[in-house]
Amino acid sequence: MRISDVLRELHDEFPSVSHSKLRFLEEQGLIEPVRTAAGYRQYSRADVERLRFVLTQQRDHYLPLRVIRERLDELDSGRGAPAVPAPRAVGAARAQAPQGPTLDEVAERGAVSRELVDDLVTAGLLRPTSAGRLDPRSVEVVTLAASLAEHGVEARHLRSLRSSADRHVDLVDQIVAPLRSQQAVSARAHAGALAVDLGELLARLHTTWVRAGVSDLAP
Amino acid sequence: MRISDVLRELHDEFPSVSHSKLRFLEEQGLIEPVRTAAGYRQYSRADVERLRFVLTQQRDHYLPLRVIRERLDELDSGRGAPAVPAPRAVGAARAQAPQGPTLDEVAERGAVSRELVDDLVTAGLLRPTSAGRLDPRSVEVVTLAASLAEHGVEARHLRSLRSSADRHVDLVDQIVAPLRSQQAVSARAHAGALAVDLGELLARLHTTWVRAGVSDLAP
DNA sequence: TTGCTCCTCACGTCACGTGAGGTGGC
DNA sequence: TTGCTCCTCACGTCACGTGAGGTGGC
Repeated sequence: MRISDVLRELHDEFPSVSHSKLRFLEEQGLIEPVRTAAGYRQYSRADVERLRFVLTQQRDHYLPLRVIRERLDELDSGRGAPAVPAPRAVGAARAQAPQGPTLDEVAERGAVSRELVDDLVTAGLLRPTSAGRLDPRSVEVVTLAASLAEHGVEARHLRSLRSSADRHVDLVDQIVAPLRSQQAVSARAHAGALAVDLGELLARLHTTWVRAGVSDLAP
Repeated sequence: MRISDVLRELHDEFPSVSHSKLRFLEEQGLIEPVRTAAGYRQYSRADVERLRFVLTQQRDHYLPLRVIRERLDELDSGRGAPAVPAPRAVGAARAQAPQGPTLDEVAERGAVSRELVDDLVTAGLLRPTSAGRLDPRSVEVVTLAASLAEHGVEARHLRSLRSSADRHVDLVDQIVAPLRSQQAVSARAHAGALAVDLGELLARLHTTWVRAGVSDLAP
């Protein structure tokens, strides 16, 4: 894959990734794609998985690159579990891109057990398609669920969280519905952007209330 | 007030504020405290309100400092509404610090109408103490609610958001309760830190689900 | 041949943090 | 007198972004 292919594939899950960011990660020694005779970067499947690992650690755990590099080094030297998967058949990988990850892939990328993923599916917290594919954000869901599980929060505890999130999405849906049903393409595009903005505002309001509530728990 | 007093007062609402950050904001021309003969910075009430404005804009609207400075300049030159309040009696201000802001102060700092604040109180979304004081985070709540109101989301729509946040705080409460009831001071301190961490994880999980949901609304 | 993609290298930027070395206030 | 707080100034850091100027691929 060339650099633009990588950017396209990662864009859904990591919208902020850029050409200069990939170059920077390379300069910092986090990835090392091979080069063509002319100097073009050629990313393998394994490189893309490695990038996904780096970007996930940044986003979900706010780790600085220095720490992420150390973890990668440990994994490379075989002292840890192989959380960064080996390259797989290119054919299967190509078919997967537009469909979202499988349950196994989510477990792998989130470095969690397959059992946890199954538990989350059983509890209705992850919802695979009939083809067994999940939303790309499921990786974030499983890493957060794993952290919560360490403190004794189980999947069943999280059901009310999921259903309240569903209700808030419904609220957004009702508000943008009139726009979405219009015929003009611009109106429908605006409906999409508005939905994202409203969702963000609702999520932040919820976050603010939770923060205020928990800080009152232990003054 | 000296610099350490300012840091102490702002710490609850903005935990990440530091000495070097205040110096940096001064260097960038966002505030200009007067100096004592010996060169010590002396912050007035107006300076602290101005800082609160800057930090709120950063946190709630992700604005870069350059843009915040331009807004402040506009306000200073009187071309906009005086969103940065004039200095008030020091006596009243000193009494307010440990108690949280009043309804009027929240309206002022959030640059929203007093009517909106009253609506939020009526709907049970803001809960003043018997002394009429609110949580410092209420400023963030009202600015978010104002943005939502612009898109037709009213206070009554937000009730389920508030009650679901309450339930998630209850969940955290149940989990840390055993720790909090212990006698050792270290266990109680740990309970507080754990509550904050768990709240953060729950809030991020909720945010992830809302984001995934709204992005499905308009593909 | 012609866009388009990709390359390097140098420099810029944004928001601070760190530490040395020194002075002020109670 | 003695900690403690505060000061400046220079430099470092983290994670990129922005061009200029040039080459490769279909």
